[in-house]
Amino acid sequence: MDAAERLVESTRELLWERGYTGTSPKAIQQRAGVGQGSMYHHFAGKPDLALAAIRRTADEMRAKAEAQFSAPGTAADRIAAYLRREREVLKGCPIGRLTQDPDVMADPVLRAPVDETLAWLRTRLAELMTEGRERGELDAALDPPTTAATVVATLQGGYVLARAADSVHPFDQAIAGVLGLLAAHVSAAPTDEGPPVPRA
Amino acid sequence: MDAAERLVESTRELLWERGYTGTSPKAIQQRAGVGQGSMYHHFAGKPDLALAAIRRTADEMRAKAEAQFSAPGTAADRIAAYLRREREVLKGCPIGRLTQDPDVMADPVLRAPVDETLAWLRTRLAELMTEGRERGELDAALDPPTTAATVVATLQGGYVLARAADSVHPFDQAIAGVLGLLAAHVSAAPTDEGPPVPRA
DNA sequence: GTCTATACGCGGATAGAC
DNA sequence: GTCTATCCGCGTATAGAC
Repeated sequence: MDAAERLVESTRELLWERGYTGTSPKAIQQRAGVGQGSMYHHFAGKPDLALAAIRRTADEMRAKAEAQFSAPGTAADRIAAYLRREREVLKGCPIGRLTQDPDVMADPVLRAPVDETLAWLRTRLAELMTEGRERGELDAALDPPTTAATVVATLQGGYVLARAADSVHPFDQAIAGVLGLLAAHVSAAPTDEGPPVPRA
Repeated sequence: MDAAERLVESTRELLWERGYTGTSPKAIQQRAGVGQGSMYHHFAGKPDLALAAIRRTADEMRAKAEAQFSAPGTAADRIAAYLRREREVLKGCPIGRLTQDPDVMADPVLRAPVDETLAWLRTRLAELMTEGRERGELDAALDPPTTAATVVATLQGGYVLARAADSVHPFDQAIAGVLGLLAAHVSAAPTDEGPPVPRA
């Protein structure tokens, strides 16, 4: 791995752990094992490096989500699988956390990938829900755009609760809670299981 | 208002706007219109001042929430009223945002009020739901602890989505979404309205 | 491409005068 | 109680040698 690559990876880690304001060029260089001069040769400065790091993290996050969304199964199954996917809960969402960084939000270039990623997630979930409704897998009373926003918000808020409590438990509860609420809108017809059971 | 008071208020504002790492003693002093010496006379340093600010914000937040929770009306009404209450959405949650501040989370003293506030909120909402179930206002299938976590997470995550989009719209959608999901569990019996209508 | 040197203001405080 | 002076290291680069 060359210097530029190590710099981007170190920046990604530090942005996740400490945010933009809390991350200094010096810390990035040290973690990457790269000198001052080298960093400024490859990147114009902290914002430039942060942009590369944020873009990569955003791309990765979309790819991981899309893998769940385009898997086989009913819409409800895929949404549930996405919600239950393994996550580094206590570290929080590497994209969502940037939302609290005033210097990131103040810079349209840095903000764009954050905005786009979260907007894409909502859109994609709403599409899945619409698809599920059309196939009769989901109750017609379920409103895709608002419900999709709720699902993404539950994830983002779940991270907040987990970090506050220093425990994954509230995150798991929040997920179990939405899944329970959504279950009331899943048509039991196509499956041969019993009625939905209340989950922990 | 004396110097100590102005310092605490300025700190509250800055913690909300810029977080702990992004807030310097100098910035606090300038906003408060107070000199260096005065600040260090009244407070031991940045963490001490932050503690006073965080505690006050936490107390205020609980008081505002409790005002909704203990109002007259059914449990569902009070939960809905709490969710729909006016908020400075684009500024985010002054308590929830601290969750992203590594220096706050690393200090047990600073972290405690954040943890307690969010834990209290979940507990209180779960109590309301239990009460509603016992009175037959809410469906017995609704699980109070997990659903309460979902409700708080939706709020916290709604702030994240709104800040990312620089628009209150996704926040409003997320709230509308949970309210829609919860509506399926509200017993229609005691009211004389028609069946729940899908909301925007 | 990478290193070392240099710069200048800020972050976060302490000391002592008034 | 509040002010001014002083401190030291960090944040965020730029310059120029190798």
